[in-house]
Amino acid sequence: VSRETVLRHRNRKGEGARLRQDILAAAAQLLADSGDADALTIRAVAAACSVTPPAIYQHFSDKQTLVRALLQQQFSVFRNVLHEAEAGARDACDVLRRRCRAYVCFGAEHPGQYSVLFNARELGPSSLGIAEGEAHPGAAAFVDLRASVEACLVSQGKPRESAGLVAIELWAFLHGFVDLHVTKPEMNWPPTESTVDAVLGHLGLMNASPAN
Amino acid sequence: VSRETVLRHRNRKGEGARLRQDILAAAAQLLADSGDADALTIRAVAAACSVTPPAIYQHFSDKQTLVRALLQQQFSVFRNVLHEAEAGARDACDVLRRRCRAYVCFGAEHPGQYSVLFNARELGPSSLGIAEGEAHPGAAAFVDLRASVEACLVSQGKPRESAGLVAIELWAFLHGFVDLHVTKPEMNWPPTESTVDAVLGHLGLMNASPAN
DNA sequence: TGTACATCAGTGAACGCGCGTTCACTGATGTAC
DNA sequence: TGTACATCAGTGAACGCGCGTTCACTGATGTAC
Repeated sequence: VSRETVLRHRNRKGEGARLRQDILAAAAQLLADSGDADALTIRAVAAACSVTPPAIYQHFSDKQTLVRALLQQQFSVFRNVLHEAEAGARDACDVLRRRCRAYVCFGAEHPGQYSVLFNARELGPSSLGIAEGEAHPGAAAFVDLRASVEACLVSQGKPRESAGLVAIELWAFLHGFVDLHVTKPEMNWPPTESTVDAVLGHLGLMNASPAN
Repeated sequence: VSRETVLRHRNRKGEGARLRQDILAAAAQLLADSGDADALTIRAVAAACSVTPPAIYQHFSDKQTLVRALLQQQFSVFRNVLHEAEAGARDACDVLRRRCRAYVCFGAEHPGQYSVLFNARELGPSSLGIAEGEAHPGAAAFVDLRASVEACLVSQGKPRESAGLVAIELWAFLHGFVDLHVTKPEMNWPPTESTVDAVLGHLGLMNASPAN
């Protein structure tokens, strides 16, 4: 916990706001290192950026506010990762496949981040203090997925009306696959790429072109 | 928390073992009432069966031991629920469909139990002190699912070799669907029965017979 | 150019809480004589 | 049949821990005159 003895220099007078970024970065690093959303405590975050716990409260009024800010930032990271994974895709179905693979990879490689993004229970939407009509910060991620499914269906001449249901099916699979992978690493799982491809095939979301 | 003032009579001399069953029952009830695996604390369990915390330790050497016992019991309940759901099935595919519907229903109606069964993270297999070669108590549940998938495939003249992969796909969907339902209740989800049926159809696990 | 001062970026100590767990104990109850 | 005693099923108080959060403070730094 004192693994990072970054002899920290106190920020100059007008520059207190820098700590805010440091806090969010340290929180993200904490999730990455521990792989566990429960490790995300005010005290651990403070220690991770070489500051005492009360310093946090100059930038976030309470833990919930910090977690919400972190959530926003991490969802943006997550969406970017999926978007960048599209690069070089041949067609709409290839886009979708790349996104799905990237989704599973992200979850497997960043279980802490993924967990705080999608597994949040007591940190969940309602208890996160998100207002009634307000959108969940992760809603945009699902909208992206749905749009990609729809584009893939349309490109194959299939009805776009089924996109909603198929997107739910696909999301449930992706989420369950990541979650089971992380919570049950002792099982011998089939390769993720081929499993994702198999599901896309079953859902009618793979192109006929055989190129891998 | 003192909602149940069951003026408890201390067990007679040879009958101390009765408390063990009361503890497990109270723990299960606690999961049912709270719907949250985090509510499962030694102190809450003790209070729920009108006993002081140290009394727990006459029957379980520590919390991990209690959770393991509860896990065994709850997995048995879960398997029974799925088995009983088979009653009246017309064929192997109908068996599978009934099991899948029951799976999702169980998860949605008993989020606390489901969570302790399948979401356990820090309570997870490795940290639960399950020995290296030892089977996870939930492994039998997956074996059941796989067998049901295989029977369904065979009944349709499809190769049984694909059962393993298809069972993984199906499990990931079922688990993800339950987990997303529980953690994101504010989303407007499509009806569970038709969604489960749609997935079974996509995976080639539905009979052609149109009867619902 | 020099100095008094307001402000800013944090610190250090403490709070109350619930947790798992321990320890010495108590009072009822069955049993041996 | 009556009594002493060992045992059993718990109790009550306390421990150390990490948590989120609060409060009064301190020392460096930019600014006004």
